[in-house]
Amino acid sequence: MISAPANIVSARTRLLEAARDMIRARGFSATSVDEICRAAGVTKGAFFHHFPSKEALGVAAAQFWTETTGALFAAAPYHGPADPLDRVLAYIDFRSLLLDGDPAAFTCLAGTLVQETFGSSDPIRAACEASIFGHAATLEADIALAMAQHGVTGTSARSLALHTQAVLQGGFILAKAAGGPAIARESAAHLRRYFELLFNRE
Amino acid sequence: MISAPANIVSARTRLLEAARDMIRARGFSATSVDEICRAAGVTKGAFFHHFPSKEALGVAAAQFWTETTGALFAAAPYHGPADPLDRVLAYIDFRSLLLDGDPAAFTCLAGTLVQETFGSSDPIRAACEASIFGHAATLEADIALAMAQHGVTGTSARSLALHTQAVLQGGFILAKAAGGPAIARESAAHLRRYFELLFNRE
DNA sequence: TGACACATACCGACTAGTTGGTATGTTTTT
DNA sequence: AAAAACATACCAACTAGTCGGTATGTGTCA
Repeated sequence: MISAPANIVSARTRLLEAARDMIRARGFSATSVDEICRAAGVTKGAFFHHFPSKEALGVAAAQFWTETTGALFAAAPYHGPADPLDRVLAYIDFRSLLLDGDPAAFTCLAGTLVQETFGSSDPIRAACEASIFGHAATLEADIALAMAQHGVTGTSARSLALHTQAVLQGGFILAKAAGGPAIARESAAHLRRYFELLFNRE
Repeated sequence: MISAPANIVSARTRLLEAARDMIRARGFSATSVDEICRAAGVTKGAFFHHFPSKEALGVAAAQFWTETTGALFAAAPYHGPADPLDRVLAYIDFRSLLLDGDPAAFTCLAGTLVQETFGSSDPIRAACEASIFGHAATLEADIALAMAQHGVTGTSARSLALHTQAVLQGGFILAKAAGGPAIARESAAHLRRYFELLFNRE
């Protein structure tokens, strides 16, 4: 069983990459199937060979986003520190480092997509929920360890993990409104300070 | 010179209200001019009499949002407490109280709108920026007073005010993804705790 | 008072182009 | 040979926006 050669990207993947880039820049509704095909260098017949509908592409794009970002964060350097709280703070610093350049390049596909589709497509909404909440879940173990170690109570690791995502998603919106990532980085700094205060880290 | 009677809402206002509701539920691109007209009980000719383009309606809708929410927050009870920090905490509690029911009913028009349009329409983007940043500015005075009173340094009132907006906007996205406001309220609670810790409020 | 000029608000049929999706092929791979 | 991966041509519905026309004022001047 041999999969596609690494240097030749399949039409399906090219469509998903084009959709990912265009949806982040313009949103889902404003991105037409024809434009995605043109950007991917693929005909419409091929599009509907791989995806039964535009909605199905939306679901697949969210899942593709989950996979690619999952691999990125799994390989990221913030897992290095021995202390769990240090790992959580390193995660925030890593996310802050990514906030650079054009908002369309650093913002979250799932967050953008769910804003438009939460009321009109439950399959897309569910795929975005899985992406955001699934990523938050990867932080829970370290947060739980840090909470036990520092005796933090009054909340849960899950709640704190989801709060980090809320701060980041909100930063994306402010960055889009302001036309640059500076405010999003400030918000990430406030999130870091919250963790430092909550965990008594000087 | 007599203006329109208070009980008869003008066609222009009905269009803006319909647009506000539909954009919050489905997004800007997915909302057609025809649908807005139908919901407002107004013909297409009347629409283009009041707005030269759909983009102009987007700008007007953001400004209308700024005006109506501005009046709502100006009249809200959180300005009551004598202590500035209490007023800031009361603001967060007030925002948390609003997080109830259907996401389309409590989420921010400007945040939703700017996500889709930041790259394609600078007039709309600027109107959304003015709405979000203008609202944040109404918090700055109280935050600055509280910072001076409690000797808080290392950040600015403006930065903290914008962080509150980031947390709320991010909460909206998580609420849309999850299908309910519970997580958004938890995030608001974390924001409150951040202020309590930062200002040494037990 | 009444006639005329002008402005505002509105109507709904129409247009040029786009939309997601389909039907019917042809080529490539296994 | 057969199935998967495309390509081409096409369609009905919908898109934002236009256009000629109407109804109802409002101010001006004889």
